[in-house]
Parts: sequence; C-alpha cells; structure tokens
Amino acid sequence: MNYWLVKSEPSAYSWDDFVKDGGTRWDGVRNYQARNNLIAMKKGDPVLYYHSGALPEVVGTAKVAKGSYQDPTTDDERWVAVDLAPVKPLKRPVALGEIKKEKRLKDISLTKQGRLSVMPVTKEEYDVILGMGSG
DNA sequence: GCCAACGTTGGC
DNA sequence: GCCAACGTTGGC
Repeated sequence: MNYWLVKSEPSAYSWDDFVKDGGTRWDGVRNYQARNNLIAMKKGDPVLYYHSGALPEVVGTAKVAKGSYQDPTTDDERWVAVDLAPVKPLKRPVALGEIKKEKRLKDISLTKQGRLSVMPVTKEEYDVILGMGSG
C-alpha cells in the first residue's frame, strides 16, 4: 500500500466540492512525474487532500476508488486519470507553515517539489500529518 | 501582484 | 543533445 498527496486549487475544486460530489475523477494531469504517480496508485491507497493557493493546507483524507485508466479528457494516450473518493475531513487543517516547521516532515515532497501536483508521501509522513490534524 | 522554481518547447 | 526562452504553478 502506498500513500499519496494531491493538490487542488479550492477556487477550481475544493474539498467541499469533493465531498458534495462523493468523489471525483482526477484528470487533466499533464506532467510526467505526476502522471507516473497516478499510474502507481492502487485502489484503496490513502490520499491526503491539499488546498493550494491563498490558504495552503491539508484539509482531509481520501482514498483511491479506482486505479489509473486513460484520461477521458484527451485522446493522447500518454495521460491517465484515477478516481478518488473522500474519506473524512481533518479535525483541523494542517497548514503548509506547520508542515515546514515539523522536523519529521522535513523531507516531504510537498516542500521539496513545490510544483508537483500528485506526489507520494511515506506512511510516517501520512501518519504525522493525520496526528497534527486530529486536534 | 510578484517572483522563484522548474517543466516544456524549439532553434541550432 | 544543449540550452535559452517561455509558460505555469504556487507561495508569499
């Protein structure tokens, strides 16, 4: 089992939209590294849901509802999509600033590769963020 | 709104 | 295959 973090700009698609929809297709990714991460996602893998933009923070947990398949928004067979389903919101969001300050998260891809939109996290990183978000 | 980081494109 | 120019992302 692998652990992941996905970014979304809340003005485009927020956590609340995600919950209201009961899940969504994660498509439109046009970056090879992010694409490779999508391909590595397996049904049931836990996912952290992160808001980028004015208020950068991890807001909730999700899971992979369906592994990768051809991205239906393009005929270009290089690109794939996955389906994600919401699990639950964090009791309190974990801000990027806190993540940067937390020693146990010093190697997290979120801060190492700022522009990557789909990235793996370790189980430890996942658990630490969940712990910080539990109140 | 600015700017740094960095992926992509295209000329050579 | 190199590298400069360009575009996009995302933090501040």
